[in-house]
Amino acid sequence: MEDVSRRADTPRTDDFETGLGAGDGLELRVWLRLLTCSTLIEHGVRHGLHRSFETTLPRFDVLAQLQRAGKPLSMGELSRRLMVTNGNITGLVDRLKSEGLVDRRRSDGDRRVQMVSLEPAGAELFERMAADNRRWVTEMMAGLSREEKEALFALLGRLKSAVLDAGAEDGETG
Amino acid sequence: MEDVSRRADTPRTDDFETGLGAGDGLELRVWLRLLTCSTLIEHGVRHGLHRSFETTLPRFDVLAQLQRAGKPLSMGELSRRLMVTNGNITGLVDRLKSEGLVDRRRSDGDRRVQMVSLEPAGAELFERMAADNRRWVTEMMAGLSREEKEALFALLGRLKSAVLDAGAEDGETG
DNA sequence: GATCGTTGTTTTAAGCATAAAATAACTTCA
DNA sequence: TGAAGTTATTTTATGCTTAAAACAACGATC
Repeated sequence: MEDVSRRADTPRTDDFETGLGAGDGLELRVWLRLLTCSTLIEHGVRHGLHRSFETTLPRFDVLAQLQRAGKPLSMGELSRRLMVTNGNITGLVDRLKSEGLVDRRRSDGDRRVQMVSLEPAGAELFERMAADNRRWVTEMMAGLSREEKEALFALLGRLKSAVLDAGAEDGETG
Repeated sequence: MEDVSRRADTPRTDDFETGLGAGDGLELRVWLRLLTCSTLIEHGVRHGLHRSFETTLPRFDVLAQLQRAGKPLSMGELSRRLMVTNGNITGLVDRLKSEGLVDRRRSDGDRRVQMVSLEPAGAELFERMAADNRRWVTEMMAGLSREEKEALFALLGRLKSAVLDAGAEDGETG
């Protein structure tokens, strides 16, 4: 087991800003570059989780939400926080439960609701994964200065607000 | 058929920066915010493609790459540009071909290679989708000034370089 | 206290995505 | 020229994801 520097069928993450060129709208170029960055980092994290923990990003995300909340969360709450559909959470929690990382039980007050909680094994595993995750992400951004990261953080905050505002209009105006 | 303002099981895209708080590393906060923005915009685009064209983002991406290239691309080239695994492309192109949007034929020079080309129907459909896509993205970023978008574009370029550089080291140093 | 609309979750069917192994064609070089 | 290694693609097994429909429990109102 040496020199496994390139895995069998890993997608090569080269420099392709998929889709459009310089003549196109600024918004589109921002979006494509954003997507590229997001995909690149996601690949790094997913690869690390797979290699070091034999697990996946969605599973990690569920544990992260539970850890962060510090209390049990309902299926619907997980769905909202992870921004995925309800049906998705069902299978994800099924698998995590079968691995003994979370528990799921029906709420006392509302019998429709399923409350999901972190098991000790899940909390322990999450801590180890989170430490590595932080390291990977930090390394990937090592080429940026603190000022750049702060500026990026701020601008992404603005973008997030903008997108949320734009989406909110859909629901309101008839 | 009226007042279908909220679909059955669409994930609500609220304001959750999934996972960590103010005390955490700046890199992690940048990454989570980046992921949130990316997911929000992706939801908007996917929803539009589904509603207006009964199609999906990966299909759109393949057509976009072919259109942008202006020439047939091999399966492997598509895989690299879309940053997905080879096996993924196989099924995607299968479906697009069965819909008459692309063609696939074995290369003359190298009989291993499959060249994928845009069919007229694919090109026509892509133009219509691209126009709407641009509109959606522009609307989602309407809350940002031109300066903000330019600054964001530049910083994302820096981030992209940083991540690519960090990844390149893995393969080199033994 | 039955009915109507709503909310929380699961199910279903299809498609997307990965990693790893398999297949097939190419290249090299002895 | 033929064995060994490389490259392009597909296959396989598994898991993630969506949209839509189904189901089940709640809440209000009459």
